Amino acid sequence: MPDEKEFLKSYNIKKYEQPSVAADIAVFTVKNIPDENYRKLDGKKLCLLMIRRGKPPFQDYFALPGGFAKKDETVDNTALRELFEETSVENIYLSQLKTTSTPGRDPRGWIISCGYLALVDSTRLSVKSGDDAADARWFEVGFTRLSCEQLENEKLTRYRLELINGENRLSADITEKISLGASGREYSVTAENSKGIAFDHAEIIACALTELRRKTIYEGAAFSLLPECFTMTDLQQVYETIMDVKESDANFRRKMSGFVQLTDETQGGMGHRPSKLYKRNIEAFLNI
Amino acid sequence: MPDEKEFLKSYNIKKYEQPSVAADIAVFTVKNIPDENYRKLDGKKLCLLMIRRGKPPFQDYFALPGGFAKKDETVDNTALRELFEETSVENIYLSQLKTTSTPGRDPRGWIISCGYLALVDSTRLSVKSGDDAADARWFEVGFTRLSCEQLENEKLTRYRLELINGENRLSADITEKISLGASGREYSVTAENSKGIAFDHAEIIACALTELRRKTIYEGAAFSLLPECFTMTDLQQVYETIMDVKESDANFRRKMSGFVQLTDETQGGMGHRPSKLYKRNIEAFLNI
DNA sequence: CAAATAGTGTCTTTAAGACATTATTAT
DNA sequence: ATAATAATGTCTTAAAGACACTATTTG
Repeated sequence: MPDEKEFLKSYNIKKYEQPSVAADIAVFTVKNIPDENYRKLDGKKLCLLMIRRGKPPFQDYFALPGGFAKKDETVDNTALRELFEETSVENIYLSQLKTTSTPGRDPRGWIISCGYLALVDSTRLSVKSGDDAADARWFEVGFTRLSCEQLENEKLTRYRLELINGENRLSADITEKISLGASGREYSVTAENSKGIAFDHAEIIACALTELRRKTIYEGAAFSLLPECFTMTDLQQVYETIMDVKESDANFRRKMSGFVQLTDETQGGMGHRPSKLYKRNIEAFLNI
Repeated sequence: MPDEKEFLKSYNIKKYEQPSVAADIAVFTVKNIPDENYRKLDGKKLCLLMIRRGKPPFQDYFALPGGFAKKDETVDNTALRELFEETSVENIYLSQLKTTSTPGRDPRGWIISCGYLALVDSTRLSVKSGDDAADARWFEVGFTRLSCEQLENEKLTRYRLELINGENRLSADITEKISLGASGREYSVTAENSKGIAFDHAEIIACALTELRRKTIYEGAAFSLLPECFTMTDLQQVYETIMDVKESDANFRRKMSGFVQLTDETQGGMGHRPSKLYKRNIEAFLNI
């Protein structure tokens, strides 16, 4: 195509103003919370990685890890690259959330953000990452439903987002709106009174939590937060922490039975009956 | 924050190379296909809007409608704006698909594409749109599953994408890959042998079709392709066209009974029992 | 009446939830 | 023995699928 070559030579993409594109990643992990009673099981907490900003804008606020996309890489790659720098974990689970581009969302200028959800098994995190002198910290996540208001054509659900790491307490009020117009079912999330959270990241976090819950129900995301071998109680605890519900043991085991496979190993040494270790049933996952 | 003002003044976002960002929209509608037999019902076909490119690159190929994001608008807005120009329909159903940024995907340079899924009830389309002398055309969509290969840790499903508008026949071979690594369940779509379809748009279309099917199952997307009032048979035909399956009448009605509401009106005048008209049950949709 | 679509009823299978019960371990 | 968790069993309810049947209209 000689015409095409000719055309491209004279084509100047720079004549229009261009945005910067960033990847912003909500990385979750589930950490064990030890119990003093030797007989009792550890608890579990959902945690989110946040980074203290060292310079303006939003200096000293906490932001999601992320960075600008470079030419000659995909934005997915930007996310993986930034993530590796922060957590030293490779082969991390990553999936796209929505792309946010509200004018004015970043005071530095026109910056479009691709949101990502990442899940890491906490046993794969080196002790130091997100815990050393650096400014990356794991925050315990609270995402409680406060109220639900059903109007004529829309439903408003309010949540309280709380992120806690020792002294540092971040928070925001989240409103999830489901509305039904002539054209169909619309879904939107907004954040207000964002405290200590930089940019519109509270909104992206809320979006990530909603997606994490959806993926937990429909795509077995809980398994991405566990090591290869796990007990049924581990799985149930992770499920319950993410979903913020309590399940009946018997029913939960039945519900999951198709997605797991018994191994030969067991986990004992605690003042009670030892538990069998399971791993994922690959076949089942491929056919979800 | 005087520091922040100071900082922003000296901040030059332009010192790094920047991409262009485009919205590419897969707009679907379901068209009636009349039957000569006066007694028989019309059939239905899923259709996709494509635009013939008037200049390089990919001159004379068909591409998804779309365009570049402008400063001071969201990319969602870019999509709605471009869509209105092509179809003259406002209040269209729109939702984000994935954002694609493979290097080299556009020969003009570094262009990141935000994919969108849009659904329009065909009765709201003016006769001329996509049908006049302009280069916008509605293509009948074929998306047939050819084979499914299950390997150790991955499953490959192959589809044939065919787009037909009279003389114009576009096609591509689609491979959907679900793989299960240590980190979790990954999903990807690729297109090969793309014939007559510009850029990587075959891939975006495949992605849109998969999302449309998911939304049809879980979010009642079929209703966005129907007018406010519809018969149960309309709904079932749309469902079957999208999903490429055949449902049993009785079971389908039962399955949908919670999502619809009977109206007083009926639709008669065809050599058989007249059918009742339904509309969506708003309450049910808000609580999906 | 015949052709065609509209709409209902019943039986079976499968999954989800409530709740009670038994099993095994370290101290 | 006891405290604690692990694991199974049973009954009920709700949804999904198979399939046979009845109802209504126009030419």
